[in-house]
Amino acid sequence: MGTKERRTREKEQLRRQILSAARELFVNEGYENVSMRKIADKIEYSPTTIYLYFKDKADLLNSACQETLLDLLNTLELLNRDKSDPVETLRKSGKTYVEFGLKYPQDYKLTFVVRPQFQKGLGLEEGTVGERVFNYLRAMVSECIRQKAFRRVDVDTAGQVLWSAVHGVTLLLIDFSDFPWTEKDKLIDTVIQTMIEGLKA
Amino acid sequence: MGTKERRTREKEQLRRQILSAARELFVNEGYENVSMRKIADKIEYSPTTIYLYFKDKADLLNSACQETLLDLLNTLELLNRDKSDPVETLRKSGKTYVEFGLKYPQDYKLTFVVRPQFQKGLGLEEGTVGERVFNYLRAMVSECIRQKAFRRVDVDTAGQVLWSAVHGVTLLLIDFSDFPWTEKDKLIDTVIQTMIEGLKA
DNA sequence: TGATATACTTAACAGTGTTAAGTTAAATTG
DNA sequence: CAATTTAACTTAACACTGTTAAGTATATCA
Repeated sequence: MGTKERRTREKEQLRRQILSAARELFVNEGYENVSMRKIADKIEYSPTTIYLYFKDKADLLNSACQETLLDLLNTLELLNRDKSDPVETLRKSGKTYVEFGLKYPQDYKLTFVVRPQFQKGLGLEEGTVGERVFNYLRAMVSECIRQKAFRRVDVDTAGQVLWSAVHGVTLLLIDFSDFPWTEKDKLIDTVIQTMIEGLKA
Repeated sequence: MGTKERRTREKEQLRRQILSAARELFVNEGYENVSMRKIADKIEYSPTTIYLYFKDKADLLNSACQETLLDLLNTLELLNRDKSDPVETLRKSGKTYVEFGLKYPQDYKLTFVVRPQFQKGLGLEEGTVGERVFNYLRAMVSECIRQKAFRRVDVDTAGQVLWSAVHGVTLLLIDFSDFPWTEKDKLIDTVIQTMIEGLKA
């Protein structure tokens, strides 16, 4: 009597199919420019079918962003954290964060700019992926202080300061891509380096 | 024969009326949630009249953002720049920048996040208000280096680094307003302070 | 006064997110 | 196996969106 299980499996599969199509369209064409009908066309179902799997368009956005955050977290955790040099690890992580944002600019903006506008107050609560990303950052800062590489600043504040810097440079590079920036990698490195210097003893 | 002049004056007046209504609606309800019909209702004209004064909705957005940038520039220039202590001036300017963003969050996002999405590559070219804002920043950095308060970094890079930091913290505070941030003013001050420390000798 | 240009409006098009009602096919039951 | 219930999906519609083409007054000018 595996029929029921097969059904739920098929449902789950369609759900993933919808989400995957939506995510791809969001990323390539921008959230605002993607209609439910476009998504429906892509998966060859009627537009209303989507509503059997997702509450509304914002729900699709939310689910897509969760995926993005998970990607980011996985990317960060791939870094072989060198416990003996936490500052270097922090630098690499910052660089990886910015590069992730630049590699998937639409995902990044969707997650960190567009979604908060539509879903006030979501994405960083306890237990969410977003919280885990922030915890990752905090752990690194903590280690830097413990090893006295940084002066005794408040861990939370320092983490938020670092996040501000990488978030800022990521968004500027995405949004004003034709501004005559300093060479991109130099700018990113200098942002991170300057923050680190500022946090040292 | 002042009739012609009166007409152009009246036209200009209506143009300003439309822009003012649009800006207010954009700021209060968000660009996406404002329809041409809403704007038309507010000024008690038909929706199509707007198209006699502005090319399209994005043109309205653009014009509104120009006003915002001008406001920001004026606010910054109100600071009594103390030539003898350029670092302090820089700190005050950074603070003022962030506070401007937090005071008019919708304006800020409209100008620095939403508009670039709709009008790729506008707002910072030569002769624009945006360029003047950035020049203001660069002049301050330049003075810090000249007085040897900062080490000899590239002026452009340093300016962009500073901008990244204040832009980042402004957006984070706007977008994740219910995140358990460090006390707001402390966070802002620390962001700016850390950057400055990092740029010192 | 009659022609012309200006300012504005009406009506319409093709699209949007979303919902209620209807349909078809599969699973369950007697 | 036949009847019924249930699940999955679709059709049609609503109220909205930005934008355009065509039409209508009204004020200006000859």
